[in-house]
Amino acid sequence: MLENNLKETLLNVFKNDYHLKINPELIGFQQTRAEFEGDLTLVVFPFLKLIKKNPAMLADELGSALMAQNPLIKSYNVIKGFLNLSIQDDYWLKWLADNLQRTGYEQAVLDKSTAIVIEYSSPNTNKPLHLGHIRNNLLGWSVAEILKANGGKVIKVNLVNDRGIHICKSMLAWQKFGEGKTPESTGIKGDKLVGEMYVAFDKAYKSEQKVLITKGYSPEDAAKNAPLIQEAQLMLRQWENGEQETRELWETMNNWVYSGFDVTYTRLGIDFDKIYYESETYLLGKQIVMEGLAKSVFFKKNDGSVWCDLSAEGLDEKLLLRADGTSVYMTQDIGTAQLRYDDYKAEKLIYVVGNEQNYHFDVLQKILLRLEKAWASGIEHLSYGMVELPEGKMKSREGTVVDADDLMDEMFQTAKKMSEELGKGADLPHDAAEQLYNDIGLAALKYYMLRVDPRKTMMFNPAESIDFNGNTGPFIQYTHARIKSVLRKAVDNQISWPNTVASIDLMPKEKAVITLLHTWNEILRQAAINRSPALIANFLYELAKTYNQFYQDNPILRETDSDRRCLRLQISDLTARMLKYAGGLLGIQMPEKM
RNA sequence: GGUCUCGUAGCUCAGCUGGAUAGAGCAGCAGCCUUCUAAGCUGCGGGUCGAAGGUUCGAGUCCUUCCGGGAUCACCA
Repeated sequence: MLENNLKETLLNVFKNDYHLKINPELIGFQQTRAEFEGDLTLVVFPFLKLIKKNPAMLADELGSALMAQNPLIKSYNVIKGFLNLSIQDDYWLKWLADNLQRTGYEQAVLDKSTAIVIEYSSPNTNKPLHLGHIRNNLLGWSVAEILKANGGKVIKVNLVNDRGIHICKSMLAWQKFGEGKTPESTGIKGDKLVGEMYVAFDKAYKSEQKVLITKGYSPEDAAKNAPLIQEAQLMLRQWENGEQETRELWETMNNWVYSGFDVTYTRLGIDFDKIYYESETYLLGKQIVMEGLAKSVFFKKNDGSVWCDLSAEGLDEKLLLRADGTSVYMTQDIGTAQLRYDDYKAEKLIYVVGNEQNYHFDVLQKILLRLEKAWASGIEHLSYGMVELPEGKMKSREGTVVDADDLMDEMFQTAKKMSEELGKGADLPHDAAEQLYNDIGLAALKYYMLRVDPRKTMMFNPAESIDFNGNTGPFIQYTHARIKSVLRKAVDNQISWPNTVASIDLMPKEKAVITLLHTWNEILRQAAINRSPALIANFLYELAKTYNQFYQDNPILRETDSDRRCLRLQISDLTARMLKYAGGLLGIQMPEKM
């Protein structure tokens, strides 16, 4: 690697010329800013404490020593304490040709001997997927792909929350108000139908509470004593006791939901290696809690409920089993964590879950460590920010949720409309055109969601629909399609671009594209370390923009010098490949034409 | 109230473990298609990086305090 090569030379210079052993960590090269001449910049200020000289003088000495000892350096200049190094054009030309021979742009920086399990999506079966899930799904899937691209052994898992009081609410509502409706009989997507039942429950439950309050109940008592909630609680106990009728209804309704979810996942381009169901893991959770109780890690209160006291660690007491013996969220997560570890012996268990659950995961890890599960130190909560609407957080009760399917439909329609306005895609057969609109709409959505730092709360304004111009997914796709068009024309005209290294001087915009492509490995590495697809998204945008600037100013096929024409085709080819590869890590398809 | 987190242009966001004159896109204005895809390119206007201190040769970035927004501290998941 270029920077390591220069670093080594620099270390030798320090050793031989200054008799200093410098900590390699102290040496950091950065990209030279566009307004200065050079490719890489060394900031010399950190060395001034060790070598008492003025910055400009030291920079100059280092520059001339480096140039004498490393043939990669073409020239250097010094501005204040900044040493700007220019690299030989040959280096860039050779790098370009070498990389055109690769088939993929992954790298092996992670240890393949142990697995990384990453959980994302984690839906409840009582509500359809919404905008928040979209961020979660895209983020989890993309981080998994990024880790794989760095050589990691990654297992993508989903944890379906398929049991609990909330599920019973939908079931009960279906029995009472469902009129025997099924997805088949109504044509309603399964997850949507069950979601409607959940809403129906909530509505009826609220009106029951109102009636009780007029009878003199306090709001709290009304909430507890409404017949519907008591029936739902009864149903949960029946479910936990394995009562057949309840179990059958539960299974039927959950299957409706799963087939609905599958449609959404497939359309989003999301997949999993393994799906866990809480109904299959909560018993293990209970068992572990009972073991912990036996070992006095936990304690029992007078009413029979089981708790963990974390006050010594600055947290509160945490409930693990209710007085009636039913399990809570934490119980289930203890079970699934154990099962997951047993299945894969993973060194890392990454949970892609919203930052509103920071406390929960803090507690989960502490409890598992108390239980002396050493692997729990590998638990990592990839805590992403919420998606907010202009009026604030999405609230399903207030009907301010943005439904995932609806949003994808909208993106498709917008892509179709824009393409038609621009007179594009008209020559394609119907199916291919539909596919293209879908790819473009999804690219706009995915890029929009993933370009933001995962940890930050982001804003989504449905009224100002997602852009297709500027810093967007379609812009990147367009750049790819544009390059492919040029390459096709080259082939049509029997112009080839072999992986040869000509000896020519690079022009500024040619070099700008190559040096940007050259940063890919570091970008990919940082994206993995920071678990941040946003870094890939930024790279894609920079690359597309820089290429378009190059394209605007430099003829490719009309270039008469054959060596230079070949070089420009090489640059175009590698840019297209890199756009496709890096875009793939975000789940963005790169059309050949658009 | 405790803990955590965010605050950068009218809006949405970049700004890598502190480095040169803080960057994009959108929106606004003005240009560029008889030449490789104009979903593109070029230019203009728009900022006391929430505020005040501090550390440093150097702070949007680190520390402290304050102001403002959000999350959480549930026998909901």
